[in-house]
This record gives sequence, structure tokens and C-alpha cells, in this order.
Amino acid sequence: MTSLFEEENTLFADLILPVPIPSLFTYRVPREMSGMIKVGARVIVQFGQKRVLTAAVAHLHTTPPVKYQAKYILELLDEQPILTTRQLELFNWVADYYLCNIGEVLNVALPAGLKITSQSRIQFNPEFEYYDLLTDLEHVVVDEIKKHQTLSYEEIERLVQKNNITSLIKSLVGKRAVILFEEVKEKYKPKVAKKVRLTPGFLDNDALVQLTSSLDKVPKQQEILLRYLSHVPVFNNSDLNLKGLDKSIFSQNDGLSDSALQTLIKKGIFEQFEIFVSRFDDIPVGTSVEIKLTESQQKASTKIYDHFADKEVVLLHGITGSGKTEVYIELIRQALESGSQVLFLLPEIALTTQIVVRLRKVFGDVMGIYHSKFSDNERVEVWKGILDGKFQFVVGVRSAIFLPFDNLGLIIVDEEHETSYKQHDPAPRYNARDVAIVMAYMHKGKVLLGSATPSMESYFHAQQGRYGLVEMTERFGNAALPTFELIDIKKEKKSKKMKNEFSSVLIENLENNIRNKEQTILFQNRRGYSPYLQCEECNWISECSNCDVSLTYHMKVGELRCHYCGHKEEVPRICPSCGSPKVKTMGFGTEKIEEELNLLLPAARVQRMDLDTTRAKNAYQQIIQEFEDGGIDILVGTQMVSKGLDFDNVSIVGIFDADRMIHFPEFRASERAFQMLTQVSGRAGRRADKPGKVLIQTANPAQKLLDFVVNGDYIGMYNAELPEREKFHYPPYTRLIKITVKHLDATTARRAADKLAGKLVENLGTGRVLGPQPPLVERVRNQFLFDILIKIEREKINFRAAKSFVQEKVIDVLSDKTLKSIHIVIDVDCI
DNA sequence: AGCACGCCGACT
DNA sequence: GTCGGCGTGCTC
Repeated sequence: MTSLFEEENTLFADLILPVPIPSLFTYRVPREMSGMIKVGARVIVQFGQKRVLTAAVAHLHTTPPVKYQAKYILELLDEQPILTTRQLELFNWVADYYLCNIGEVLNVALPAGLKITSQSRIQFNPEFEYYDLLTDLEHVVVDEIKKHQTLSYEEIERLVQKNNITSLIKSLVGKRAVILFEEVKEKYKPKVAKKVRLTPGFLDNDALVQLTSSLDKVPKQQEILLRYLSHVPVFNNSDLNLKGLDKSIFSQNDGLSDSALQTLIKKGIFEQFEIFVSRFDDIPVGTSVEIKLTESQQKASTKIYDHFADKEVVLLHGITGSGKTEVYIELIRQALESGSQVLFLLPEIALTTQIVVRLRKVFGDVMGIYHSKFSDNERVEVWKGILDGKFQFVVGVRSAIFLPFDNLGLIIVDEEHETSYKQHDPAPRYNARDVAIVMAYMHKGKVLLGSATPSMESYFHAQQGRYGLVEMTERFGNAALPTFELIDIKKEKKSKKMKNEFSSVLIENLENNIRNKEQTILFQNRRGYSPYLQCEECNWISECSNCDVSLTYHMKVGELRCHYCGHKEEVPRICPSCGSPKVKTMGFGTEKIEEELNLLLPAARVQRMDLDTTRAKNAYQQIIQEFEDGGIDILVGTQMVSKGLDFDNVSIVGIFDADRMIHFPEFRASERAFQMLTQVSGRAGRRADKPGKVLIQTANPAQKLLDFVVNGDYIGMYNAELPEREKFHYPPYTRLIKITVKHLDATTARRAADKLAGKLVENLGTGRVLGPQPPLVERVRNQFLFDILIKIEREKINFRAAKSFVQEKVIDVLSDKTLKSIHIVIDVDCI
């Protein structure tokens, strides 16, 4: 029995466990650990009967839990916290705002290398002697375990060629023949370089000369010595020897064998040593390049500063090619000089391109890079580099928002409108742009959102005065704006000039361009397979009467469906607008374009760039390199070609099927289409002497949205779109919550979704609750899905209260015994 | 999420 | 008669 005194002094830790359970878990801190443990450190604990997990300390206190006996913390992994208190605060906010558990936040925040994995291993019990009790198979397994000392489940399965041995092992444990234990591994391994250097005795010049001649009879060794001296001229400066030389220099090339080096080491002439090295040394570091801002860039940066005086967030709206990067660099430099940390967020694909190299040249070693294509070890290195002050500045993707900053003065979110800032699955379904704003608020820092085509939300906030707004309307370095040509494919079709997807105008331009040895980018956005109906005569497109989105043709059931409100109608046999029977489904992708190009222009070197051709780690980079080197005449791609490709020699950009983007069944279609078309167009003609040309194939050149694109009229698009959003209660006037109900059985899913929607409508009213309706893809991994969309007006309704109401109702439905094993996903601010 | 405990069908 | 299916509930 512990005394009261002891009990009062016992330390307890509330831990965040990487499990989807809403609460924290209280563990007892072993006495010998109590002086060391800190909030934000990682620990290892047992959770349940056998699971061993990495957890993070959220609080330390001396209040023993009353309802249960706390387990002991098994191990302390960090002497110094790896999570800052601000991060913990942020994790809490994210869990709270996005209606998920803090453990789920921790799970995405920590790079895999900082999580511990445990694996069950099986060991022979040395006290076991009752072999008679074992079956034949058990005998075999026990023999194998004895032979190998310890084995994992998988290893045993492989050795005895059986695939479900769990019960067998259970039986062996019951007979006390074997013992189960959990092996814990820390994944992160620092990278070490093996190096050699001269032993200090040979460092003066006389000794060196003597040494060299003493090796006359062993030429290989002499060669190694000379090679070493040529790389490390110790006779000029003996300090150079300290750093030594990579061992790898001697091993591979031209006959320098490792054994000769080994002999030198044995003789005591060389010594071997290891150092920890950074994994980021391969990216070139330049000496601080002087950046001169143009007048407009200077103006923009001054304005941004002015706004920062009284605004947390500034939106920088600068057209493609206006030179936003230089402005960013200026701001980053100033923030770093003031001693604070800086985070620069970029969408995934943009991060692999020129901008990173550019920033690295300017900021050198203080800049860390956080990217999903990096290995676990590399990510841990960035994490630790921020903690120990090595990296003051990080360029990263979405998840970089969770890095352990403690003094973040500035966050830049480039391409702020990009949807890849939103995580869809799994939880937390956060938007890094929005989290950035909250985070900056916590750090009392500032946020700069940058885009050539801002999201409606951000621009709206800027217009309302919540954000500062700075516009850059000139192209950098006098580069001319591209000229536009809208190609009426309806007309071309009538006069039979179309060759499949290619208009005669486009083909002509492509031929010319190849003749001039200039390059072309062709864009076909394949995203969204859903076809829509269109009349070839009058260009009518099937649209929903309630939702201002196009209706999707469902061939199987022979219906037109709205994916927003669930509205259905019959497929018209003739065009409702002009009576023509030529109502057709539409749709084609990059692959078809590539194929047709090969037939139409056999001499052209065509390369496709989409998800399928860039799956390999360096494929993207390789294609870009080849394109830059002029090995490709025509690059055909999806939205991948719309970002970060700045090549002087691209004089033509061709866009297929702009209509499909414009009429995508989604309320954001116009905004998205404008953004996409503008981004792609920006790839054309970055030279001052020669404007590029953008060719857009469309069935309806007169449509307003194309007008906005051609004139680079973002404000026009914004002003046209805004009233629609207001009328139909969509963002920026509302915030959306999407609930997805999933079940293996379609009827059960439907029933649960109906029930939930019914409960929601009771308080929110029918106007705010849409659905349930099946999403575009109705079944995923054998689960049937139903979506419910909730619209919450800004200002009018307390969002927090609405969310807790929604969550409450979801829990209600989940606890309904007649709806067993239902899955419900809540996506706050869905996009 | 895992994992254990607990109650009903096809097999040595 | 047992092995094993996955339904239900708990994890400090």
C-alpha cells in the first residue's frame, strides 16, 4: 500500500495516443523518470493487453485517476521534447475544428520515423519440457523457434509454409512452450558517412615526403595516398585533415581497391572515422544571390508590410509571371533577419520544380525541405533540424504545417487556391491554408496567401476587409501576355474539319510550331470521368434545375442525376433546347490525345505527362528535364502541366474540352475552370520578344467564362460567380460540412443516411441539409456511400454550435443498434 | 483502430 | 462434440 505522501508526489502523464479515441490516457510516471519527463516528449506505453504504442505527453500532474489504476510508462524516448507547446495547442485546435480525435492529428503530424513500431515476436520458453503435449506441427514450429532464437508470426508462416498460425501460437503459449513479447524499434537512423584521414603523426611535410617514398614498393597504396593528398592538400593547411575524405572515393573507380586502403589503415597511416551527415547536401546551395526587386515588386512588398501592421493575413493576387517569388524572397529574408521562423507552403507538384532550387540558392543551409517523396529519415531530419535551430526556414507541403515551430513569424501559402491543401482521407480532414492562419495567430505571426487566381473564399475575405489585398498586374521583365484564340469545334465539326479531337486550326498551329522548332503544351484535364450530355447542334448541356451544375448521365440506370441535390430526370431523346436528336455523351483523355497525335503528326516527339506516366519517383523530373533539353516537341498532360513549368521555348498552349471543366457537376466548376485555364495559359510565351499563343477548343466560344479567361479578368469571373453562390447558399457565404455514411449493404447505408438527415433537418431546416444522395463513385471498397451536405451561413449561425450539433446527431445514429457497423465520416469545410 | 471476449454453424 | 465466424465493448 502506498502512503498518501507518496501518492501525492507520484507524477502522472496525460498522453496523446495515436488511436481514434477522443480522450487522453493517464499513465503513471516511474519515479526514476519523473525528473526527466517533459510535456511534448514521446514515451512508449502498453495500451490494452498487448499493443505497444508511441505516445506524446500532453500534461504532467499529480492527480491520480480515481476510476482506474494507471499503467506505468514503459520508456521515455526523448530527453528534450519533440513537440512544442504551440504544436500541442494547434493539434487541439485541429481536432476540435475538424471534428476528429487528437490522436489522429498526432498520427499525421509525426513523420513515420518518429513513431515506434512494435512487432510481436515469439521466443522458446527455456523451462519447457513437456514435448509429449505437442502436436506434430507444433513440434516443427517449436524446433524452428529454438533454432532461430526468436521469430515473428510472418517468419514462422514462411518457414512452415502455413498461412494462419495465430491459433497454433496461442496453443503453444497455453502449453507454455513459447513466450510472446513485443519488440520495439525506433525507425529513424541518422545517416553516417565513413571517412578516412591521415593519422596526425604524418602531418608535417617531411613526414609526408618520407612516407610517400616508403610506399614506392606498394604502388596501390602510394596511389591512394597521392589521391588523398590531391583532395586534401594537408601540406598547405593541416587542419584540412580533420574533415578527412569519404571512403567511397577510393573504393570504386580506377583500380583503387579497398584492400589497399585497409592495409594503410592497419599500418596506422590512415585512420577511419564516421560522422553524421545531413541528407540534404545534394541540393545545391548558393551564396546569397542579390535579388533586385522591380518597381512593381517593391511596391507590392511595401504594401504587404503596410497591411501587416493591422491585418493577420494578406492576399497577394499577382498574375502568372508577375514575379511573386521575388516578393516572397524579400519577405522571407526580412522575417528571418528579425529572428523568427518562416514556413513556405506549396502544393505537392509545385515543390519538385525550379522554385525550390531557387530558394535554396538564396537561403542555403537554413532552409529545410519537407516533401512526401522524401524518406522517413529525411523527414525526421527536418523535424529535428527545426527543433535544434538548424532550419529557420522550411519549404514544404501540406503536412509541413505540423512541424515543431516555436516562433513562426511568417507563413506563405503559395497557390493558395489549390485543393491539395485539403486532406481528404484519413482524418484529420484539414486544410493547411486555413490551419496556417490559425497557427500564425497562435505565434503572433503573419500569413501571406499568394495566387494568380485566388479562391473565391480568400478574395471574398479580402474584399470584406478581413484580409489585406495586394495586386500585381504586370508581367515580370516585360514578358508579353499570351494571345488567345478560341476555336469553335462545333463549326469545325459541321464543316468536317475536325480530325477526332483536333481542330484544323490546332493541327495547323502544331505543324507550324514544330517547323519553327518551338515547343507545345497540350492540356486535357482527365479528372472527373463522369460524362455529361451535350447537343451537337445547339450546344445545350444537361443542367440541374436546382443547383446550377450539369447533370451527369448514368448509363446503367439510364438517368440524368444531380450529384448535389439528388435530383433525377429521364434522358432526353432529343435536345430539349433545339429538338435535334444529336444529343451525345462526351469524354476523352490524355492517352487518346497522345495516340491521335502520333497519327496526325508522326514526326513530332510527343510525351504524355499525367499520373500514369509519373508514378515512379523521378519520372516527373525526367520528363521536365527532357522537355527543357528540347527532346520533346509536344507535351500532353493533365493539370500536372499547369504548374511550375516555366520554359521560354513554349510558344503554344492548346486546351481541349474546356467545356467539360466549365460544366463539371460541382458548384465550384466555374471558379475551378477559370483557375485551371488561366494557370495553363500562363505556360505560354514567357519571352519579351514574342508573345505565346493559347488555343482553346470549345463548343461555345461565346460563353462568358472564356471571356474572363481571355482577358485575364479574375475580378470579372469573381463578380459573375459571387451572386450565384449567394443565391444557392454556397461558399463563401456558407461553410460546408459533408457527411458520408458508409456500409457494406446499400439499404442499411441508405437507412442510416436518411435517419441522420432527418435528425439534422429537424433543427437545421431543409434548406441547410442536402441529400442524402450517392456520390459520384457510389461504392468504394465494397462499401456503399451516401453523402449529406450541410450549409451553414457565416455570421448567421454559430459554426461551432452547428458542428457540435452535427456531431451529436452522428453519435446518435452510430449508437443505434439496428444500424450496426455503420461508418460515418464528417468532413468540415469540404472541397 | 486493434484486440479480446462471447455466442451460433461446418468439420476432424 | 470442437474450430472458428464476426458482433460488441474496452483500451489509462
